[in-house]
Amino acid sequence: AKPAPITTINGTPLWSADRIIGRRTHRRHTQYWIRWTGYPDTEATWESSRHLLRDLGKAGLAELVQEWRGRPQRRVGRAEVLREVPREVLMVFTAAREGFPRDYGVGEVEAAFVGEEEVGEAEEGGKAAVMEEDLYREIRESLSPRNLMTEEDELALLQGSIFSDGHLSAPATDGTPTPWQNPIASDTAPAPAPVPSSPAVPADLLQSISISTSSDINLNPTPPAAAAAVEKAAETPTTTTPTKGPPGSSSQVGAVDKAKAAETPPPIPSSGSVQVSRSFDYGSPVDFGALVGEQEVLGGKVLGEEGEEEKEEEGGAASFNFGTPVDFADGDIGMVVMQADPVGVVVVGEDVVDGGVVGGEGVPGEIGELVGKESIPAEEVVDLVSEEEEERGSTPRNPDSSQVVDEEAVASEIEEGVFTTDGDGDIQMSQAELLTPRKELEEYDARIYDDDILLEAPAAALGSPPERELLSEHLSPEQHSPDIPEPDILEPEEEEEQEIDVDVEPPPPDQATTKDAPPQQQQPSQELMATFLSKPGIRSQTVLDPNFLNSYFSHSRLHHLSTWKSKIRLDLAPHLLTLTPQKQRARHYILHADLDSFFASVTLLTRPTLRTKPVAIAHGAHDSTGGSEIAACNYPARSFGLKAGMWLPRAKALCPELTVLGYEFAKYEEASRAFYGVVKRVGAERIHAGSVDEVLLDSIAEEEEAVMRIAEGLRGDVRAATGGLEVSVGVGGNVLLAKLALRRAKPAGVFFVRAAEVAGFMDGVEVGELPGVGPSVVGRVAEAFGTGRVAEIRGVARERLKSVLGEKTGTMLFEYCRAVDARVVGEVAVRKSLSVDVNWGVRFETPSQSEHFLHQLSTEVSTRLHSERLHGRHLTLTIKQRSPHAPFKPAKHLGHGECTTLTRSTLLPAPTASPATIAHAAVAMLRAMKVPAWELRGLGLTLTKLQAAVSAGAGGGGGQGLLKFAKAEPAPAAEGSSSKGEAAATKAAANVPPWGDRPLPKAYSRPKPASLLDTFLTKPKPTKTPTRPVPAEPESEAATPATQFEIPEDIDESVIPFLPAALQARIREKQRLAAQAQARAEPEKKNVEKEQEAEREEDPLSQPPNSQDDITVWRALPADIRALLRSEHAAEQARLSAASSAATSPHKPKAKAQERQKHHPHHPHHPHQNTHTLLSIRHNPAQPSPAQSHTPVHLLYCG
DNA sequence: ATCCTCCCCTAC
DNA sequence: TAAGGTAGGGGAGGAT
Repeated sequence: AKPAPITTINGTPLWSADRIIGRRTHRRHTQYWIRWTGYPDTEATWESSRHLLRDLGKAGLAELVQEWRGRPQRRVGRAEVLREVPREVLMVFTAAREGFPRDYGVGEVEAAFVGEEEVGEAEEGGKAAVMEEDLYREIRESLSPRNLMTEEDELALLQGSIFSDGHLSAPATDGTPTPWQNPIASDTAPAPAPVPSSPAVPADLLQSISISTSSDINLNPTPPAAAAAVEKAAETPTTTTPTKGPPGSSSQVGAVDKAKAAETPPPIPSSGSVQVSRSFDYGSPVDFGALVGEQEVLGGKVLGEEGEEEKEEEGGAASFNFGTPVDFADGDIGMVVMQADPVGVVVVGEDVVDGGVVGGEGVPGEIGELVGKESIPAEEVVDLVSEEEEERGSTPRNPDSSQVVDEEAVASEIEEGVFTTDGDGDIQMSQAELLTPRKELEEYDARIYDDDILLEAPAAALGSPPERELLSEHLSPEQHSPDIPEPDILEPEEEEEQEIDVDVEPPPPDQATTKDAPPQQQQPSQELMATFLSKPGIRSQTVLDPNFLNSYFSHSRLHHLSTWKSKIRLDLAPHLLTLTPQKQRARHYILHADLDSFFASVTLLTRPTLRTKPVAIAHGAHDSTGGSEIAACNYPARSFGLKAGMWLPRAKALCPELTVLGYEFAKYEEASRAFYGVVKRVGAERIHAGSVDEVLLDSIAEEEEAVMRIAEGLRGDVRAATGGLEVSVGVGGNVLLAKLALRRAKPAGVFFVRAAEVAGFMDGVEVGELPGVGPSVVGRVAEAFGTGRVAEIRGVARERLKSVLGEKTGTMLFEYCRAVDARVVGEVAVRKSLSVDVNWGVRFETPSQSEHFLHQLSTEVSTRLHSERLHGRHLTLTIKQRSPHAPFKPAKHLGHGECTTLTRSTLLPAPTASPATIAHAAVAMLRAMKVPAWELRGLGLTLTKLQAAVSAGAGGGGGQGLLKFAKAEPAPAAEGSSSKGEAAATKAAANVPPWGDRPLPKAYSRPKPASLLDTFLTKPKPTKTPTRPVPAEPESEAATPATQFEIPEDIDESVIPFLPAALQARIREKQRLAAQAQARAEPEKKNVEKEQEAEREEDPLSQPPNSQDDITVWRALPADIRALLRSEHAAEQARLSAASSAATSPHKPKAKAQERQKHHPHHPHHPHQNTHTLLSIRHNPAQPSPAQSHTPVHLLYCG
């Protein structure tokens, strides 16, 4: 497709890239549409960014891209948009892509055909068909940039008149035939001879022609039938009247419209707009209505009056027509291309081809390509339309040749970090949704890890079954639903397993087995499980052991990590109370301190001789064959390439002299306590406990020298307090910089990013180092922009980032690349969820075993709820189910292996902590999920919608009449921005905090719409008059955000005697503790400076943060609650001030949103807009932002 | 539009 | 033997 070279040098042809006129993502690689100097647009070709980078150099490509992005006409390039993909071809093209034979899961159907209904609801075994190859080829041909529509055709297309007589060229205003024809509807559609020797689609995948105007779907893969179908399609007028919709049920849409079309002469459809809600009518371009994902399209508006009228008339807010140009909020113009339940909108001409499958995430795709998980068919098909192929002379690729290429692709993707390994031999996709069948195969093959090969790798055991078999298995995971027998391929494996691995009789099925599993349900995998569990010593390691939970958690490093974190935060709360509120500062220095290789260092304290030798901490320390995970390793070990998370056998391979030591959890905790003891004394104004071994400190000093002194002092003090542990400290002007600096500080050092050095510092950062940027984001960034360097990503427009990564993440990355980070160190004290998960050792033979374990989990949840005096209303069950093709025995001993994770949730009738209630609901959900017990590999319970357990006596709804707590009026809705929420925000913004105008930092975490503070602010004064019992209604439940504290003002003292004794005791105890806490807090006040002491009069200790709130209520609160409230208030204030400063400071996200509003006032705001912020801007316009004073922010942003 | 569910991702 | 927990942000898409 590339034009002849403009010149040759030494026989090497040379072209000159004039400019970029388009961009797309093709097979996960960015390609640019290059217009060549001296050649017309029609000779433009797609070139991969990598090639361009190679040939043009970074600067050269950047220049082109910059020029392209800055070119205004691109933004309004409707003609360009339409030229790129002719509407009709696109439809067929899409059909071809989607018609790939495969199973469809529920709610996951992409295509419907003429006469087929309910596109979004077809279930498994949904109709699938593939276009005949020659037709396919023709379409592909027509997609070549050389075969573009004329301007007239484009206009006609826009006007909806183009299909009036069934093919595209007829209505062209100048009579000039278009260079391509509608392959479906055209009565002159050629019938190119198939090329059997080089099938465009693998023969076994190419089954039939699906384009038909009859209501009979032809799924019979016989070429004659296919040809007949094409013929028939050609004979039938494909235009419909601009009817307002189907007169019958929506399921009749296709047929009805077809009938109408047949009897109605083909006048110009005024808009080509047949409203087909939820139904597609394939095979008739005009009928091809499309639902457009609301979010995408509501971000813009439909161009053209008729389309809008149609929409109004139908009342279908989300219905737009195929081909409808859409004006997007950011100025792009796109076109509705495809929408079914799982597929989003393809915005033609813009590389955003976002959408998503149910339960999946959209990935950028080619035009016409289905996007999202499992939506990209076999790569062979993708290859068919590959531009690369066109460059090579349009030789269709057969499966074999494509395999070669695919391996290259995989290799390059591994290189680019799309794949990661997790150290234990599993290859993990950083983006599961990008997993193509071919890559799944790769992953599958990579699972051959140990001698237990028959269990590990059935493929190997069977002598490499045909790829096709595997591929088809991979293509249709849904096929292996619980009720469907295991795929054949697994059976030999299982037989082998029993023969070889088992020398005892399988145990007789226990009663539960007999009871639970009907004989016909007996599956090989169940037997396999029974056999496995009968091995000596195995059963007691699994969840079937009665003491499993205790034992498991006591050995789980991750469980300890989580537990410690919440404990530390709780313990730290009283201390935070003593910290002085932040005063306004010209400059912030954030310290991020972290103990070096914590676990390893602690252990080595008592083993000094090992310190210089490579040491790792892991389970199974004494067994060289152990397959455990390294939790930590010292720096000598790291010099061998060892890292936390690495699989132990691999580590030993890398470092044979490695010493492996076991965990000493108690010691870690002790060391952490010492560490925090020092941290509390360094004089920070704000502290955020990151984990056992990591803190963020704010506002220690204002001078660089002083900060450095403090950092070094901290290091020395920690060393002394812990008996020699090294702590590293990163210092920077904001949390981001401190965090990034910490990486450079390690080991055992301090790294200070000075304001003047920020720009250079950031240039050396990889996006993967940024907080919140993990493998998935790195992968998407690499895919979309071809780089992972912050310095280069900085050249990407904010809107581009948002379109690739989503609203929040895109904004975050944009700002982080500029060293902008508005987060402020603080504390978040309100728990929102509580969960217990087990994803190791989960092995069941029978459903009753799994249900019994759910009871144990429920009890654990209940225990933890009780310990924090919480009840929860919303229960979520999370399960892991073995992937259909995953080996029975995963790499990690008793690990979960490759799984699909499923969740189900339910709103309980009342907030509860009752194990029985929780278990009952959990069991019900588990049963409803219909996953065979022996396929389960993980179970978890999460409770949300938490609230203080003041109604503990109610016991799941009973006895409510006994409880006579005064109940708060519904506070602002916990989520979103109800009018009440706005009211609260307004109120908070309008009221000056009693301690003055000092701006307070917002919480370290992003602010939440609802908070304990909101609750307090909007709570009416307590009354002695019982209003109503604690109801279990959603509103009131939402009104009381989760907190681990009781809220005393809610308690009607007169009622306490009627409460259950246990509850009474708990309340009394709470009150006693509260009093103590208050008493404790008082003396600590004396440490503060005089000025602050004065302020203390109005401090939250004695007065509510909001002067309008009842002071008696405030004083009734225990000190810790008040600390929380103050913290919340501080967060609120910081948020308000940050938002207000955003109005004048362009580097704040909210301000950017405002600007967008200003510049595109006609565009609706993004749905995620935070109304609180908007309100607060109005009410608090002059609040300075602490973050604004961060020098680096200005430096980078302005630079 | 907004809420809710069901995910996925990230961090420690 | 090994012990892949847990909280919270965020996004997509359906229901209302």
